[in-house]
Amino acid sequence: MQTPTLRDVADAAGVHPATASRALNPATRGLVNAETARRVMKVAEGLGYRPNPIARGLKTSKSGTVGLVIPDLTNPLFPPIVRGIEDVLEPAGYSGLIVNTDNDPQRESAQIELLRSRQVEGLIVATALIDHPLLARLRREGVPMVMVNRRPDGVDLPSITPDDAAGIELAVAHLVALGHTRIGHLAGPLTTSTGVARRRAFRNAVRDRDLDGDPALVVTCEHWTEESGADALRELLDRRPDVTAVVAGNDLIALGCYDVFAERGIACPDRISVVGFNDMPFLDKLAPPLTTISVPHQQIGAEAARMLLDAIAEPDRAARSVLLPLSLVLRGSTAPPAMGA
Amino acid sequence: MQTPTLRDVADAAGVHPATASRALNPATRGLVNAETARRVMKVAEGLGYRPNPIARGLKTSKSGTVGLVIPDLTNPLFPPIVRGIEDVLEPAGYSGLIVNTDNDPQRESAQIELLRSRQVEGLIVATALIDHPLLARLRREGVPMVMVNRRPDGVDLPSITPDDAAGIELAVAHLVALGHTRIGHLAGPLTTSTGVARRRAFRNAVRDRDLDGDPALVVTCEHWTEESGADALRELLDRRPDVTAVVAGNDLIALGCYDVFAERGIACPDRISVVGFNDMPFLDKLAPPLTTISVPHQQIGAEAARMLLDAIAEPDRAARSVLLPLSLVLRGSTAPPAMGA
DNA sequence: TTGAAAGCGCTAACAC
DNA sequence: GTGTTAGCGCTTTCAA
Repeated sequence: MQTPTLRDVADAAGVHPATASRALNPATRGLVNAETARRVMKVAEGLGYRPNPIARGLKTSKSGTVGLVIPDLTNPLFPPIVRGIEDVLEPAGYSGLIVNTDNDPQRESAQIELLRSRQVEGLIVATALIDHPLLARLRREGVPMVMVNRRPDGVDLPSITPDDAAGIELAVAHLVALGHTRIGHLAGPLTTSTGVARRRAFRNAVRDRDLDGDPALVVTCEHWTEESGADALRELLDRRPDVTAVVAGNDLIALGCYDVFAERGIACPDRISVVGFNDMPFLDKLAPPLTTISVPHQQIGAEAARMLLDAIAEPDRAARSVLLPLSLVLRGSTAPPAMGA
Repeated sequence: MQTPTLRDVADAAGVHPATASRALNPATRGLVNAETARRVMKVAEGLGYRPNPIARGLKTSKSGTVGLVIPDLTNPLFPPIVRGIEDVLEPAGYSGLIVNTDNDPQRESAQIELLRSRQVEGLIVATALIDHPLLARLRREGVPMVMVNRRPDGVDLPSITPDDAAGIELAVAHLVALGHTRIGHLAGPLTTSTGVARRRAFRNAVRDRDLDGDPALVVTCEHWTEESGADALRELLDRRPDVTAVVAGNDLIALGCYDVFAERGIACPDRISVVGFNDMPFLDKLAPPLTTISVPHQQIGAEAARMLLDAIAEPDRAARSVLLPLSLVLRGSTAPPAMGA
């Protein structure tokens, strides 16, 4: 036996399919005799009827799906975000279609095309490319969209991001409280809004506190990876061997620092302190456990999904942007500077 | 302007929609005059026509989607599997719909219902619940399905799993080569096929090598978590303080051991060696870096997707099960037993 | 309150 | 080789 259709239910209940449709849909149930409605619902239940959202979608041009555009699910940053998104989407009757772009603009366009052809009702975009004509086009075409982890540059789009500036403030304040004055920053790639924002915040924090503002103390990484982080730290150490603390652009970059520490026999935190950013899983198991800025990823995802659902419901509502507060997670990779350092 | 439909293309090309359909579909393009086909395609291109898979699906009753049932995307085990799946699905024109079950049977049923109502053409199931009437029902209803990371118990279903027995063999052989004879095992929950398989493999390995076969050396964890792993190790140490090496059911359990080492001041690997299982990311940054069994997760996902696509194409093909070979990743958490231990 | 009829966008017989 | 017709399963006018 095939899975029953609305017709089957209608026939079995002795009503017209249209009536069955009305009875089964909570929104239109009021239009139908309560008694009839009850009967139809019972029959549907008995037959194991499940509405076919494809057919419904064809009629209503609503697919009940939204697209999630992320760089790479394998990056530990994203699973909690996706989870947060799904947790909100599901009760709302929506499903998420995930695509990975690997931060390749071509792939990104292609994937977004794919999602659009699949009739997604909106997009949650978490890729980090800072500039994108595609964005403007989607915007113009009226595709509901929200950005995650990045501020839309120039385009008026809702976004939900961690408060990068506040996070960096937290990190610098902590190091200063420990007594550091020569603090370096390993910035993320400046092609990403996050990299830019954190670097700016770092510079401001240093300036506000009259710390050593030598530009040599800020090194920019090519990628958000351990390798880039390691390269950057090597460069920093070559330029300013007297640096006593480092604010890493994110945890991966901080992890790269650990490699350099091992390679050069540098004691952390005795000789150099490090602060990460994001609080990926298992950082507490490192030696030393990494002090870092904790970002509520799952909450970010949930909030993004809520905003997208809002945008779908009310396309004309003004774009609202949310900055989520962060916190410092104190662990073992930070300590007062070595005496005489 | 709305997104153009097949009709628009047909009108613009001066042909009937059916002809346009044939011209646009590579499979039926042969039925149409090459010249006409070219013209239609050009017009479609020019108009930015994208076929609507919902409408197509309604007609062909193919949704182009498959369901991915996983416990929790947030568990580092799954992202690479999902990525592997997506990488195979996408070029085949399929998309994956992910649901998280949190290993809650109720939620699992509900989520599978959801997927079915979304007309998925098949299911990739990676949840670990060992016994499930649902499975048999789906099987009966002819839903193409493949299991990942678990062997279907009793049901004749394709599955793709790491070769758990071989992995445990590798771990035990390594420890024995180092000189260990009193080796403990912290087994995963016996409600999971993986937990059972690894425990059995451990016992076999111990028996085959005439090692200490004291049942007290095997402790079962309640969950695949750090906490459970820590609890289990404490129990093991209480029962057999002379144990010199531990094979953990997976990396998370091994991580729990690290906590106990810290808590009790036990030197690893000097006093106790540990081997993990899975090779999650960043294990090389631990102190000591964790020796573990590497599982090709992404490959598992890719293989699973390929098998599902096959099953969808040829529903009657016999279920094939694949065991993927594993390898030992030697790092710092294993060493010869302390002298006199 | 319910039924009839049309149609969402596409494809598959079947005819020409 | 191409057009005609019908219909996938559902919702939504419109009329009764």
